Amino acid sequence: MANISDIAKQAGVSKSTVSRVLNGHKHVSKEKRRTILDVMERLEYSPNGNAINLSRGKTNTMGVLVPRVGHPFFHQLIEGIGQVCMERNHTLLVIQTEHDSAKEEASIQYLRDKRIDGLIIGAISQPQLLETMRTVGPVVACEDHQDIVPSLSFNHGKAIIMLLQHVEERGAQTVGLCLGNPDSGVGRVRLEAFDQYLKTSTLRHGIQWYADRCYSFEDGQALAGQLLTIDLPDAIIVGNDEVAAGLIHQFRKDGIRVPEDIAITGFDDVPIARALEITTIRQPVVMLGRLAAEQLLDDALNQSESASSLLEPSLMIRQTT
Amino acid sequence: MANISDIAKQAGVSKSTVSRVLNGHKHVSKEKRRTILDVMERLEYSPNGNAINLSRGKTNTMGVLVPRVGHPFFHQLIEGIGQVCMERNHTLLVIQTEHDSAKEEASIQYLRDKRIDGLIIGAISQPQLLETMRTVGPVVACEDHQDIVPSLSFNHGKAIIMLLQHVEERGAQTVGLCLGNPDSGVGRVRLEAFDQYLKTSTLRHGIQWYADRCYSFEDGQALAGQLLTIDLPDAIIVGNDEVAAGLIHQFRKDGIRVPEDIAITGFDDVPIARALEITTIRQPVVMLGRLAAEQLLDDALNQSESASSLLEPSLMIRQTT
DNA sequence: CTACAGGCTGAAACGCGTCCCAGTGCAACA
DNA sequence: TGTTGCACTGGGACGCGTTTCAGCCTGTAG
Repeated sequence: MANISDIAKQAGVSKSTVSRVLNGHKHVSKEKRRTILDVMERLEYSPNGNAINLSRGKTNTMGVLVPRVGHPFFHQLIEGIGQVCMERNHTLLVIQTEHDSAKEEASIQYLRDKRIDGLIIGAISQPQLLETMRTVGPVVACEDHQDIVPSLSFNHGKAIIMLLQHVEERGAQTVGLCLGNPDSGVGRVRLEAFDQYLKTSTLRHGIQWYADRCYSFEDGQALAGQLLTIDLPDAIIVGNDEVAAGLIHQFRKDGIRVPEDIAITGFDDVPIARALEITTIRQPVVMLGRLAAEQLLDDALNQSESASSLLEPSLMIRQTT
Repeated sequence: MANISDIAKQAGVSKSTVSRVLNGHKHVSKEKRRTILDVMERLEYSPNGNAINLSRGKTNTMGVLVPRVGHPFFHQLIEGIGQVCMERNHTLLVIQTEHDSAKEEASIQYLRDKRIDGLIIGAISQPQLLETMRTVGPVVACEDHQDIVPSLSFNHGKAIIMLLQHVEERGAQTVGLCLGNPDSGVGRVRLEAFDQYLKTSTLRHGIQWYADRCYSFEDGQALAGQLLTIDLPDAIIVGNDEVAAGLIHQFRKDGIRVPEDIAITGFDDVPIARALEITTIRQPVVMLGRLAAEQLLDDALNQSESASSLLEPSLMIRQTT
């Protein structure tokens, strides 16, 4: 395949001039430009991206670190990031850790490595890595790690409180909690808000009504099975709509009425929540992805330190509470 | 930041030797290896990925071309591909076209460009581009384009026939069809199978019962609104569970009974189909992603031409038919 | 008719590893 | 002791653009 020197030779000019044409610099006579363009076309020339990356010291690529692409939160996030990448002529490298901490560490390598210009953290189970990441390149987290790296996230603590207030107003006296990864930033914030709220309220919680590492519809169904063997709480706060849906689905199959016997809330307001009329927290995740990507690009461009912020959640009251 | 020459200089050896250590080649004395490793650590050396890519002429990165990451089919596909990438030490570049044909064309550039070693086509609306892509680098399609590029896909035609047979057996005499992108490979195969089946059957279809470019729950809801203004068919085949869910949800809100008044089928068997007990086609999409990625890697490695194949769908009969 | 400005162009260094080839040195074998 | 062979090492070309700097040329102002 032809390279820039071939083009230069054939066109009777130097590499510099070809490069100028390639990058739309001025100071190239129209005849030479014409000739060079012709030769390029004839030889089906295409510049080597890796050479450009090496030479320029950047790749116009951003990375995103997620545990799993299939999770509704993360694929929405990726969609938003992808939109911005497309608009701003960047590409998107997806690093799926599957909660493997070695992979999380390895992802730092891409940054150090110069294979990506910046990294968006969808979720991370080892926040201590953030410190290192930040020193290596531009990073934006979509969890709340404000003290360490620029973060853009939903106010998960507030969301939990809104849900608890809501179920309490509806008369619940006991409440359960079901989370995803309790070690993630989100998990910890949610747990803390939950504990905090209970201290100032008459709502009661018990360890038998706590579950975590629930990610899917099936996990929700399984949890329903477990809960059925004990006394149900009046309400349960579930960290993910799909899990909530599985729970509701299985409960109803087993003759438990929702919300009469147990109120259930979800998180994210994905289609399944609308289909089952699940009371949930709406979080414009695609937008979060967009904002994070934009912030990352602006940072990288301007070298400016960016502010962190918390996006406000909204409560969607439907039929399961 | 330190580069390989700095390391070589500090360690009192040549770049070659450092490179050997870097790549785990033998024929390096343990003392030198030791010294080099020490220097690397001291200088916090990290090899420049772009230099490696340029030098080796490959990037250990595969691209995946999808219209939208948020679509259930595509995010499952990406998840599977991502798993394989992780296992085999590759990275995954996501190209989200949003059905923009210019973007589809541009994606060829990444391949030609050497920024990716191979490309997986999730869906493409301009199949004529495949011809070019194939000449540029390894490609595997997850739609049926067997005649042009290696393809791995579900037998969508057969799936449509299974659904039509099923609703016919349940007594339907008229049937509607709702697709996503009618120009995609999948869309065309489905449409053709649908038309073909109707020719040999007493099932009737009418243009008023056809819709396309429906992708989301909301699109399904909107479609329900439209259908309500005309006579309903006995059954409708919907190309996507989320759309089917929206349709069912809206119909039920408006007092239309499913399946009594209208039978509805979906596609993909995602959680929402289980939640609403939608009769659908199960397609192990994550597995498809894995297979496609593995095939691509094996191709790229062995330069071998790979076979295409059609994966068998299975019909999940539930409550909406 | 100078002089200076500004447009145009090329040489060469640079970014950074990889890898082939040509040794060097020492040990084992004849 | 001479030969063969293998472990180890370095030199330098190569992959391919980008960019800086110097220099040439032409037009215009003085």
